[in-house]
Amino acid sequence: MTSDAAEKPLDYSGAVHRLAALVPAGAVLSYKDVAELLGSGGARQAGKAMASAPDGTPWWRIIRSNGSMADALAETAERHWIAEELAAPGRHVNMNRYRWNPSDLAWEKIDALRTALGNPKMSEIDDQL
DNA sequence: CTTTTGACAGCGT
DNA sequence: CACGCTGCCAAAA
Repeated sequence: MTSDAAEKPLDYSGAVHRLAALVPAGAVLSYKDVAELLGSGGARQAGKAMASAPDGTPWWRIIRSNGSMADALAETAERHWIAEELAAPGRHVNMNRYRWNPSDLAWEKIDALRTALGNPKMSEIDDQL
């Protein structure tokens, strides 16, 4: 049991998966937000990474910037959104209202992910979100 | 090395 | 609101 979740080389995908796992129920992030938080890559990279997200990953909390989800997953995602009170049936998620605002502890983890990716730490994020 | 490909974003029509 | 086009950036072929 060495340490814990076996030190992965942490690829971009790995970082995306971990970040997604940090998002609590009742909150969401857009693919672009994920990329911004990690300090590199783009929305498409985040999406590609999510396509290979491991079981247990709350993928429905990572959505499009317009509050929708890819067609193939829209139905399942909506079910979760309703369960978490993120949206009403037939409605998209209101990003402005439910965008995740990381806790101080979460910021530390995010910072660690940025560092692991070889990106500059977020010294003073201020408010890019 | 070049080209293709995406669970995307944003703007114009 | 529906399309279409461009930008984006890493991984895979």
